[in-house]
Amino acid sequence: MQATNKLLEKFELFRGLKSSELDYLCSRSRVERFARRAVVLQAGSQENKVCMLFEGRLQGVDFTIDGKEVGLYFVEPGDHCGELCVFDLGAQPEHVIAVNPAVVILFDAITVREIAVKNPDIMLELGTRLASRIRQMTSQRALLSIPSVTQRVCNQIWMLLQTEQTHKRDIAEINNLPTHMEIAIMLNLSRETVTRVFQQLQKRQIVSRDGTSRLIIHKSKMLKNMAEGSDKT
Amino acid sequence: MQATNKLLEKFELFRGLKSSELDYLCSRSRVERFARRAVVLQAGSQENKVCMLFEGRLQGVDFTIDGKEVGLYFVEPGDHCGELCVFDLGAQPEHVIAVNPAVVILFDAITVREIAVKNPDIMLELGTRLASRIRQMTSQRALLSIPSVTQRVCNQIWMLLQTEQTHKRDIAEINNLPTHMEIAIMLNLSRETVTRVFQQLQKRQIVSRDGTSRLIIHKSKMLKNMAEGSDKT
DNA sequence: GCATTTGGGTGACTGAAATCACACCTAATT
DNA sequence: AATTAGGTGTGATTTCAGTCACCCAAATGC
Repeated sequence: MQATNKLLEKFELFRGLKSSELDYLCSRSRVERFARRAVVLQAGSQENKVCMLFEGRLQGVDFTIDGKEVGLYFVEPGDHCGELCVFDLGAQPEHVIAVNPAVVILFDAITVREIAVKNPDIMLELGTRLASRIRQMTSQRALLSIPSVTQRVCNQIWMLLQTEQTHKRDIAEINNLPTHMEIAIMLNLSRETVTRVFQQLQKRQIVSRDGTSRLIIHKSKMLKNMAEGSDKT
Repeated sequence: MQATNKLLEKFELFRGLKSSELDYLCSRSRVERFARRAVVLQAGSQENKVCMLFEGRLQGVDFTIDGKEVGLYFVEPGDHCGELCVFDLGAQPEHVIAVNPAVVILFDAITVREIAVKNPDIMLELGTRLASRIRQMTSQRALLSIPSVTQRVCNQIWMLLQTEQTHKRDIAEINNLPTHMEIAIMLNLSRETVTRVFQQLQKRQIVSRDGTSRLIIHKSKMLKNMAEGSDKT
């Protein structure tokens, strides 16, 4: 199925395009549905697809040389991924999988590139996206060097909290809490260790769970303290 | 001191600029010298400087919340760093320090941006640089998840070998071998652990040192095997 | 409705890497 | 020539997160 102008207009990135350009993009687009755990972009693939997420949630993952999974980043609706190849036409470095059932629009990198060279704004926007990926990876990398696992997990929760868009009322909460296993692979920990840290936090009433995928942070100050290691206990 | 057109022409990035544009860049440039360990770019700084390396060697480093140093990437002559802010005008995420005495040319991000919006090629080139940083960070991230420290170190050596430009004759060698400490902070290991792995490799005659900063790889096949863990011993 | 899978919780055990505490070497520096 | 500092080499000790082995609950599939 192809995308429609209406659909593309929902994306920040395409604001300010002429409708003829939107038409062109549509004609070269493909809308696809992916089930949970399905592979959206394959690492090492030369297909050079850019992927705009309309609905659901994606995650970038990689695998070590010995087959261990590595969690890299999440993609939320309205955002996109796979833009690397718009610039360098190289292979996709990491896998992108759907962590929730997803609807995406796929383009060839070449197509996006054509549009981008004609519209410096789009080029700038794509570059900005890469820049923010680098920022995010840099801070995630810093997390990995924290020696205390408790601090590591608390910082990860803190980061997830920052990227949380829905700040309803003034309760701090994370709506799509990754599973313990998913957190573990982001932080180079074992699932059990993550569980134990969460147990600790719940026992001390710093956080609590609401259903399967929501985490409520009751004492965000305290959480921050633990994240920074300024907590004595 | 300001840069000259002649100097700027040495950089791939500025190929194809009109000489009037080069003049403009020169007028807004500053050439600076940095001693070993000096800070070239400060993390969190809003100065928004782009840094072209002419001579020497730089390293991007970050610090964890508890003050531990984290090694991110190296910058070799002809390359540049700090381009993030050309796109998003945000703060510099990581420190850049000189690991060897360095001569660099500094520009304001705004200046580079002006030139880039007029020259899609430069924009594309800058984006490509970001893309390759992401690729490099992704594979470095994968290293960190390897459970065996021997494999981790071997893979790091392997990566350093790949980025080695001077392939004189057919001897595999690394010319600017980072110190054990520097390797340790790149891989989340202690200095002693890195030393012990190197001892192992030297005892098995897989590598040997030549002076302080050169490493010769005698059995690159074997090294690759160990990196992949297909080595039985 | 039942069966299966997935995610979370917990204790016992263990091993591998961090830490500590040195000793040593070499290249600058005085 | 003597001194210092930065980098390396190596043992002894300790600690703490991984692994294994379970169990349980909730969600998902049939």
